[in-house]
Amino acid sequence: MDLAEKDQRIREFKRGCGERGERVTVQRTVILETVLDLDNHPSADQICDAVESRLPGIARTTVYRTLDHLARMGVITKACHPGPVARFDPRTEMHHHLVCLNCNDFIDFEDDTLNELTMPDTSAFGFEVKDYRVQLRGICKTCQEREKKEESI
Amino acid sequence: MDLAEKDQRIREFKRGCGERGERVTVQRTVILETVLDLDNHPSADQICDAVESRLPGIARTTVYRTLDHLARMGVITKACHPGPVARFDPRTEMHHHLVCLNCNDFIDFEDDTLNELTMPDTSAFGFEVKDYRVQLRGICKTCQEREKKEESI
DNA sequence: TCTTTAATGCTACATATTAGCGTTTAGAAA
DNA sequence: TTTCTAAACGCTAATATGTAGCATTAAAGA
Repeated sequence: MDLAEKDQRIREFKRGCGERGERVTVQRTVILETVLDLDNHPSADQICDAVESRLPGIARTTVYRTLDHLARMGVITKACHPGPVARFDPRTEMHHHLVCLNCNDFIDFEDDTLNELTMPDTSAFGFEVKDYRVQLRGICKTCQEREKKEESI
Repeated sequence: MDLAEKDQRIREFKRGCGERGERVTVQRTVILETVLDLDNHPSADQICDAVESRLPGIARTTVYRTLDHLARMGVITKACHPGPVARFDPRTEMHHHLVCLNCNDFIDFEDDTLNELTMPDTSAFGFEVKDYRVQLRGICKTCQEREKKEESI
């Protein structure tokens, strides 16, 4: 993510903390910066590793707690995916995903048409929709190639 | 799920096993039946509990392995959601989800318009799309009510 | 019925996440 | 700036959750 946007997001985070009477700590700030530098929907574990190199000795628990906190604030998001490990996404703006049904990997996907769906009525559920994501489910390139190889054996 | 559909799905499973040279075992069949009887996107753990009562002494490992197997066959699906635990979905046909950004719960949602999106071109990724799901992200009724209560304190 | 080997169940392990609690420190107040 | 206080941190330990390896069992074709 470019510097200007990072800065913007960090400011947003600090403002959010202020509004909620929560504290801006070194740990929180560094963790946020780290997530913003990662892509490919890092897991908490991957984020821990990356943070550790910037803030040696940071407690794992803190990273978990903070990620959850940032997600609740909406400064980052939790990614929706089929795997067994929570993954995070620095991107908060509208975008979509290709989800591989074989290896569970998922890839960012941009499409203007998908960005402009008219939202259906969810009032029957008392559910307040904020935004949406489309997941295109299928088989990724790597898995297709592996399947072909296995067939040819 | 009604009996006719369950039967249909179990037949589909047996056929699938035959085609792939895999075995139809009591465990697999009961696990599938169990998942088809559950809704609300059960976790492996919840499925274990439910299966245990039908097939006492079944190994946890078997349930995990079988769920993965069934998902790979496409007889059930893995649900895409923001939580840290794998969850499964007996439903394989097109439908969508309301995802609560606060409590991570997700709710089935039907909408004809959402069912008829034209799929964008994913060939640049070498990705073969099979179907898609739309996730409407927001705040569920329960969480809205809790927020209101907390504000009024 | 016999045979083969995929699938199960067991044990142990690896990974992921959360809880409880004493200590530190951000940020408001003096 | 210093003081104060509770929010946040770090530690430890516990709890899920998911997987690997291997001996045993049983599905399904001969």
